[in-house]
Amino acid sequence: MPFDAQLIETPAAAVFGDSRGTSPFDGVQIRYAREEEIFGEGEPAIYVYKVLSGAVRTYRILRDGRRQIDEFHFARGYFGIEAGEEHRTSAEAIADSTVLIARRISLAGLAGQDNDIARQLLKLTVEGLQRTQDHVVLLGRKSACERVASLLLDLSERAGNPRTLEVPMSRQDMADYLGLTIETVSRTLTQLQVDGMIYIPTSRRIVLRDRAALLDMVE
Amino acid sequence: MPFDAQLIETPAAAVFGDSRGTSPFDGVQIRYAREEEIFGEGEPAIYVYKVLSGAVRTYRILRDGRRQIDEFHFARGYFGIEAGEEHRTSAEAIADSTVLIARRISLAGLAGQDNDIARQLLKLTVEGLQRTQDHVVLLGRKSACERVASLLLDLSERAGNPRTLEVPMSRQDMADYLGLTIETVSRTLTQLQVDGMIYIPTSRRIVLRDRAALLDMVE
DNA sequence: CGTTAGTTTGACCTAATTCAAATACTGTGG
DNA sequence: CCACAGTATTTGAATTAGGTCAAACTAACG
Repeated sequence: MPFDAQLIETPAAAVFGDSRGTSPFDGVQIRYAREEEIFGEGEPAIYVYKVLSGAVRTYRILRDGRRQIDEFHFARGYFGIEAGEEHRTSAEAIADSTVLIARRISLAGLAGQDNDIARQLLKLTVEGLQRTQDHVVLLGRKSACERVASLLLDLSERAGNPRTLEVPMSRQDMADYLGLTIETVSRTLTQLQVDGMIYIPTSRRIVLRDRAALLDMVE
Repeated sequence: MPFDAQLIETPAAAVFGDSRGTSPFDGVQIRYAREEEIFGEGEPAIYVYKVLSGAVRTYRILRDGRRQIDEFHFARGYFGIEAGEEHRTSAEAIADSTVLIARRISLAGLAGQDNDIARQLLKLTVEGLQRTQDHVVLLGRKSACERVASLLLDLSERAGNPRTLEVPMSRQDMADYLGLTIETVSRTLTQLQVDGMIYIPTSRRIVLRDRAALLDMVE
């Protein structure tokens, strides 16, 4: 069995959460500047992370430099929870960000605990899996236009459905999340604006003028 | 919180596994014929599943019929483990298959258990997440040729690295897993054969003639 | 303000799709 | 065991969505 004693990372929700402290490293708060690396692919996974403010991207890079962004993480989101001993992705701050860091707990450590911790960790992992499954459908079967619309709606939803999105990531980040190029993302946004579905007062601010039409487009 | 009491499905490994029976429904064995549906998207997730023999696909369908296969499941693989009350994917037998079925256990049921069960379930979920993350990179950033080579190597690895693959799925299944069309899959396979990397004695049998070259291609 | 990086737009190109047809397989009934 | 019908696969030709390369524009920052 490839997974064993050290299978499980710190159960972030439990550790970060309420009153239940389990290690001297609980809840160390760290600030990262825009574009700063938080951890790199292949590094030992010593900590788990929770975004307090700002935004983080996790991604993987192919040999020749192609980048695929796995997920964007915003306030209250967890990242860096790995199965094995190493991080399988890299993580960087998209904007200046505050991140809560806790030392992971090994499975051995977990064993003696209230299994609420395992349940919390499972919940986080399952949520991540479901988001990733949606991402697979987007990348495998959606057009550029549908992909961009999906992202805009997702960003809006995660921010509490504001009509005006403050977009923290660059066009390149969007492209690398959506499996497109920066030019296609830009052209598609322009087209959505021409069609009256969105309005782009500045490149980092996007107004969803017709949410119904956008929703209709993403399925 | 969207997830709660019924968050967790039957911990399949524990229920299916060794000696630990927890419900009268443990380990019911069912045969499915080729192309038979096992469950449908949106149906209540009452059971969890383990492949004993054969092959299963889980997939999602967009409004207009586009299909994205999420994952192929072979002997010893688990599927149908969901977070919520409903299946988020559909599942069908690719070939005649035997499947072990167990009633899921709610979180409430899990709470009283040895938390080994939660750990097993977490392990399964994490493995699934990692596979799905690889799938995201494949769909987002790899060429048709790289995608096909990745699939062949993955199938081989999961079967214990045989040189000759007995491929249970159709070209259409491959296409819907790889985010390509059936024609592109076929052409790409032909090209890999022309290049000497594989040999295709029959459409459902593929010999990996140059594993190193294939590996080199997928990164 | 000028420099630099990020974004948009334009023109052209190509990988993959689409549409269409040929070929090869599978299973069934005679 | 063979012929046939139906399905799956392969191949071909034409099209296109999205990519590439290049230049113009815009905005942030020292």
